[in-house]
Amino acid sequence: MNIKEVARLAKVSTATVSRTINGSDKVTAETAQRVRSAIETLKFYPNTNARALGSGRSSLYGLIISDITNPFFPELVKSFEDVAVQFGQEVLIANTNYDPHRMEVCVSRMLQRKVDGVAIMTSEMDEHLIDELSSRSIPLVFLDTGTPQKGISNIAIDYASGIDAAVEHLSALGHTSIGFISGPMTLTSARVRRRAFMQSLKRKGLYLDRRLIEEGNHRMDGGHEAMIRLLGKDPRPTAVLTSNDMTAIGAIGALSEHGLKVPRDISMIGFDDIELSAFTQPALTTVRLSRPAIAKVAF
Amino acid sequence: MNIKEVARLAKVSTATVSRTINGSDKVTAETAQRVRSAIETLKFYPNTNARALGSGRSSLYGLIISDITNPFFPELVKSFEDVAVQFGQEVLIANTNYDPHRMEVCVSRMLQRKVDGVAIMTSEMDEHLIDELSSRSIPLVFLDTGTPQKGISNIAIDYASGIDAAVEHLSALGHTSIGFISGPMTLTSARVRRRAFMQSLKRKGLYLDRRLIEEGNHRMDGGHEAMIRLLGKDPRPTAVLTSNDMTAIGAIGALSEHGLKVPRDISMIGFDDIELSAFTQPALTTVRLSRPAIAKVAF
DNA sequence: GACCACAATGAAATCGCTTTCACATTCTCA
DNA sequence: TGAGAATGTGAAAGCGATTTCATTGTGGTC
Repeated sequence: MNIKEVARLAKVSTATVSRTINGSDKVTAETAQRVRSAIETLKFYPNTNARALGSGRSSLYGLIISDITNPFFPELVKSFEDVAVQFGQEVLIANTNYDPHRMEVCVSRMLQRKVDGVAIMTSEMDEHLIDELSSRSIPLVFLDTGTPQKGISNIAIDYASGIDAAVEHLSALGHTSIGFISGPMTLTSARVRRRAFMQSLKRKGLYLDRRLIEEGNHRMDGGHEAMIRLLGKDPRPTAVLTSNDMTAIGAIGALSEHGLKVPRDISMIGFDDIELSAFTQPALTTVRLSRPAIAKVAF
Repeated sequence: MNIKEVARLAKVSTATVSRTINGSDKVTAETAQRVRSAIETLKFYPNTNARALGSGRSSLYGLIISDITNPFFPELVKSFEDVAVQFGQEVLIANTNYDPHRMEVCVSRMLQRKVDGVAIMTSEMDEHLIDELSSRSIPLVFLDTGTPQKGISNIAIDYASGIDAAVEHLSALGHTSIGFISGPMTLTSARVRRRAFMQSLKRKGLYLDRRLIEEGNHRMDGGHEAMIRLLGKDPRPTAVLTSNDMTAIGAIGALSEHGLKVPRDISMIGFDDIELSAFTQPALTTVRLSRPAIAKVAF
């Protein structure tokens, strides 16, 4: 089953079939109709490989993420795919599993499939692999890493206003001693969030006690341990902001082990608004980082 | 950059380059080495589309799931991909979003990309779309739906032994009045789990009170409402088993609204072991349904 | 009525690889 | 030593689309 058979049945040339499929305006409505019904009859599906080969365009976009089981990503993937489908394009998803070698595999997959562009949503990134892509002039977009230049975009997230809102919220509840559990300091975005927190306190005229800032790792265990360290401080913070939701969930676990309750004993605000947040008891307060919006901008 | 340039640099024919890439044994080690270093020098990546077109094999396997944001799936996707990568194959992921129309789009994507096989991991399935695939003799594998026949496999899950273990566990704790919140009765797998529960009670010699079986929908809200109905029963169950974890999480939410605690007031056991289970306070007891194992078998 | 511009269509080249088949070597064994 | 088998390599024909360029037919203009 190929375009030739369709052409034969519709009594036209393969060129006309191709034009019809691609919605060219140089085909009579009548002819197009005949072709379309032939396609229908034969249940013909054009071969994407041949299409890409012939046209040079793959209509495929790469989406590189760290790990699909990291709750931050599924919604991002879904939104990205939704936008792509809307534009008649497709998405090639690649997990790096936080592994530099796998990252290499991912990039080579993108190259082999001749993607029309790549969105790199991981936090870690290898310079030379980027070159591999950009030297072939494949458009690239990063999430909060990498520096914009010709053919390379960077989505910069306004963490500050979200964190401001969180601090404002806590401050309105009467908290003056607010702790912060950051992400790993090796991560640009984690550093940005931390700084945003500090500046926010200043702007609100709240005292910034650096001892109440602990480093986590953006995972549950890091939040757990950091919270235990915070509990040892004197005075103890009455509210804690975390760099992401997983950290907050870990921290809440630590609190509950110490017989402390949220928000009775300590207030807690997360960041990201992953779907999980709804599953903690009570539901975690969190700053929404709209993944559909990120996906849309990236696409 | 294509195979011809590699051939020229290595001073061989394109056929030999192709053979080298595909690891044919009909190439001298020496020649192969020359070709490989030419590939290296030119940073050549073979065009997958041309490969698939020429050989007729895409090395691509389709994985159709309902919704990547449904916590059951990410781990399945990841495992499937891991196995595929191990075998040098690739995975094309498609979300149906529980939407029959999107399902159609998914199938047509699979067809257009000439996948070598499709794993359908959704619970709902359209007969005629299946035909579209199987009539082109594309190997299919289902997860607990569909009937095995030539070219079509079905992974049947042994829910019974897991549910047996759960009932055993509760019974050992002294529970005799055990409730069950099922999935939607329209779903084969939900019906199977429900029946397994009833048979398990019988085998254990426990009294089966049908009023303690409520129907949910495999989502949080269904679990929530079903639990509220169970709480209205007299006598109230002292333990509840649910058809999946999301249901259990919803049920726990309902309990906590009524000032009841798990496991102090009511014991609860979920099913699936999604990663979320670890996030409830306390961690949800659940029956593990190994997604890596499913992925492996499916592949 | 002749000429031209334009619209619709078809023939054939092309995309980059795989694979068949033919060919030239080299090896094996009587 | 020579015939035949085995081995490594190359030329060229696909694979199934797209796209360029040529061709045909149509209507409009003077």
